[in-house]
Amino acid sequence: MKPVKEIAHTISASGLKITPQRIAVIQALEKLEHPRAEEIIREVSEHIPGLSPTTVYNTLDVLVSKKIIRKVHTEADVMRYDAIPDHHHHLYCMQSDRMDDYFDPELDSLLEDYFRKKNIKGFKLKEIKLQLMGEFENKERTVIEKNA
Amino acid sequence: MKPVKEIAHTISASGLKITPQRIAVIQALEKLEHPRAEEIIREVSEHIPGLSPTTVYNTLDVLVSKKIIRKVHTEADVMRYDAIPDHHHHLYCMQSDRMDDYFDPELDSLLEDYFRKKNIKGFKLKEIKLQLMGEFENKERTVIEKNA
DNA sequence: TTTCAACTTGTAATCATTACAATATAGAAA
DNA sequence: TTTCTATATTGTAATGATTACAAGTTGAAA
Repeated sequence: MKPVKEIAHTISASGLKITPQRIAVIQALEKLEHPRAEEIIREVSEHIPGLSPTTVYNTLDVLVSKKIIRKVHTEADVMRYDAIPDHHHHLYCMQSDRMDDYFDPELDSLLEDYFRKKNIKGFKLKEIKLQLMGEFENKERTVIEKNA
Repeated sequence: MKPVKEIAHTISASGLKITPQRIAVIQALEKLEHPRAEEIIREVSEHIPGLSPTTVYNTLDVLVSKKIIRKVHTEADVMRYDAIPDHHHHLYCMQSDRMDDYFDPELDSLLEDYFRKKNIKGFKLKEIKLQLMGEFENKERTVIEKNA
């Protein structure tokens, strides 16, 4: 896990104040796998008793707006968050709602080349996101139950 | 727009009963561009007075489960629906929340080739969805043609 | 250390979606 | 065509994630 000092620096560099809540939220984002807000609230509450859900929602919004974290979308309708701002894609399984990050620079440059040649009429492309749908072959990662 | 007869046949072929509500929902899906449920409700209500929102939600769920339509996800948190079940991708502008369909068989086979060679460990890939993020250069909706 | 904008908190509101129970209807069977 | 019943629709009320708001607290600049 990233040292607190580094997290604090990231927060500060975006012109935000460093607060225990913000640090804890970012740590939770790193610890958990694409958590939904509710999971983050649960996790952070263990470190900061009396934490308000509102704070977590606010914090997530602020961090997203500063591009420190990202929102991710799955087929399940709840929002999820992602600590990793580097360019990556997602492996997603509809059955289990499990999602893993997928890094593939080779694929990225392939796509960049493709779209450099092939212009889309009337559209200025800025970012390519892939969602790779399928099934995971082992159960290793704990599946988060919808209404557990 | 597709003739009612064809729509009715599609519904029936999935073992569902043909109802005015279901036909109207599918027609609305074809008329509107990636509408959210609320837009569908508004549109269908004009043809079927006294329509219950619940019916639309139910109908959408059923049609999705029968793969007659699809759910689509955008950065805005509301669910959207898509009448076109053929494989396609999406052009999406975060500022305006506008979304267009994007067909590109050449790209699809490029990606298929790529992933045929490159196996993802522990993951059985079934479908690739691209979300192309960027900006539309004009306000009128462009119909994306085969080789745009 | 003081000061104050920025941050957090808690309650209440919102709003898309869902549960449920009563009623109506499509379409198979007679 | 009429009957019958599983399937659909409806309306109301509930849910649950998220947001608004107002009051209190705190990080950090001076």
